[in-house]
Amino acid sequence: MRVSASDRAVNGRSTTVAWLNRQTQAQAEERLWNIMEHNIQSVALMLEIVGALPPVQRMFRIGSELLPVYTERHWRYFWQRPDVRAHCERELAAVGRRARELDVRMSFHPGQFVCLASVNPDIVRRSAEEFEYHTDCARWMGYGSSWHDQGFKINVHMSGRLGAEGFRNGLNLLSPEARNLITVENDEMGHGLEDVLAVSDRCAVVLDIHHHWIRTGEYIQPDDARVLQVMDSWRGVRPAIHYSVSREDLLVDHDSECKPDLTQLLQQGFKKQRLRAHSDFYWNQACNRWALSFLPKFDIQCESKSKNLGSTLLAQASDPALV
DNA sequence: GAGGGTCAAGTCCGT
DNA sequence: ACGGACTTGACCCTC
Repeated sequence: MRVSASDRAVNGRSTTVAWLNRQTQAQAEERLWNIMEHNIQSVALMLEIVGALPPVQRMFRIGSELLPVYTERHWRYFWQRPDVRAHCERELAAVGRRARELDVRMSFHPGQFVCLASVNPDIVRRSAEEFEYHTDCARWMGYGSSWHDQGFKINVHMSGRLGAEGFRNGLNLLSPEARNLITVENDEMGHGLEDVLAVSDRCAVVLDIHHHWIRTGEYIQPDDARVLQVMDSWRGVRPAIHYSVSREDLLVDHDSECKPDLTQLLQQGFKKQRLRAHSDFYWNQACNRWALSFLPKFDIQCESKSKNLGSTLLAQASDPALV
């Protein structure tokens, strides 16, 4: 797909360690500076776009490549430079103020390399560092001194074989601001809803209703006791669910007015691994009605591949008056 | 300009 | 043991 100039302005830019290592130091630093300026501006622009949407859609995820190679051992020094930090502090503070003015809920979703429950202590240590990078950005934007201000969150999975106990240990390595912003999401495979609820006394829980379906075949309901426990974990802040659907090209003949039956699909030979893949759009109206039943209590964060279009169409389905 | 290979990092599943 | 998925693919380089 072609990327227009206006798309480039809202999309983040990035680079690679290999590329930076091939340049002179001055060239590499210039590139990092330019990317930093571009990416912060792109968040500011996205904020204006999202801030003009109806309230149910006023949220977005900031890419983890906002400040590339922040924790990479050869290049991290760049992000410790006082002039660089002063720039981030000034520009991101303005972004945070604007988000609060426009009532836009922002999130980070660190990569799969953040594994706070890993059996390898060095990976846990580096995961905490990577998490603190996101926390630095949040702090510059004015978040972290209180519990999920404006619904802000930095969401991770409970990655690692040590599970809930390992995750608790990982939390202890984090700064107070990080602990105010971290959320943990249930997985399809590794750690399900029961596992993340085991840390809900320390950490707000993001319920991914599609992951839970893949794992259990259950269409969990908003009045379920476990869902109430998820809500409690947010301590009064409006919680969020993640919503996605299995790829439309996989279930091409499926009735869009009928929720897929996991047991039946597995019997027909569909593999969980394939069913995990997210669709481009919210093609199943029955699933949409199910997801929208959470709307009174939860923000619904859309994980369809065509994010903005998907969420707009879903919002139209919820109430045409909203959009 | 198009298209294909590359990319810092962890974990788990399927073969 | 190893490739692939996860992941809001983007970027670089070659042709």
